[in-house]
Amino acid sequence: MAEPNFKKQAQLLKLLANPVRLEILAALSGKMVCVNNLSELVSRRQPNISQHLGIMRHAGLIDYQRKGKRICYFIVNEKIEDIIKTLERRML
Amino acid sequence: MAEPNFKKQAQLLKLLANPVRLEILAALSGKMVCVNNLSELVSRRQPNISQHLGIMRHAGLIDYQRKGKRICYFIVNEKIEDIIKTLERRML
DNA sequence: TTATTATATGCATGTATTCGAATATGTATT
DNA sequence: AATACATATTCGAATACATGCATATAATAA
Repeated sequence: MAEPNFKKQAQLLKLLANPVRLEILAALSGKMVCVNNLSELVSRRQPNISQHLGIMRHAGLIDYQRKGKRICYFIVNEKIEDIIKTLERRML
Repeated sequence: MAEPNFKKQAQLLKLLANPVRLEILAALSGKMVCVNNLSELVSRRQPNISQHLGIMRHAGLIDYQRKGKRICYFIVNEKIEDIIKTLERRML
C-alpha cells in the first residue's frame, strides 16, 4: 500500500474548499451546464464563474464541450462526484 | 432534504486542506497520540503541531485528554475519519 | 519553591485566495 | 467585415493562511 501523498490530497481539498466551486460542482452533478446558466444558478457574475471553472478545468476536475454559442461544462471524473456526495451525507 | 450548506462544507474542507493537518489526522486515526509523538511522526516542531491541533480543536474535529504530563489528542468524530479514508481511496 | 518537561499562544512576515472591474478572445449571424 | 453574444483573462485590493521564533502557561518532580 502506497503512503498517502498528503500534499496532493491537500491540493485537491483546496480546490473543493470553496463554496462557489462546491455549488458549481453540485449544479454540474450528473449533467452538463453552460457558463451562462451556471452564473444564474449560483448567482454570481459570469467572470467569477469562469474564474472558478478555469481553476477546476486546469486541475482536471471538469472539462467542457462547445454547443453552438454556449460552452457546457461537465465533471470529468465521477470520483469527484463521489467525494461531494460523501461530504453531503457526512455533514448534515 | 435540506439544501446543502456550501459555506459550511467549504469551511470543513478548508480545515482538512492542509498537508500537515492531514498527516496529523492520519496519525490520530483510530488511536490517541500525544503532541510530542505527533511532532516526531509528522516531523514538525512542537509549536507548529500545536497550532494545527488548536485549529482543529476549536473547530470540534478533535479533542484531547491529559495523561500525566502528556496531552493526548484524538479524533472526536468518526465522520472525519470516514472522509479521510474516502479521500485516500479516491486519490491514488 | 524552583526546576524541568510538555504544551499553548502571540507576533511578524511571507504567501495564497477571493472578488470585482475592465478588457480580451472567440464564435455565430448578418 | 461588422455586430452581437458567450466566455475567458488580467489586474489590483482586501482578506485569509502558513510558518518560524519567542514566549507563556501548566503540571510534575525535586
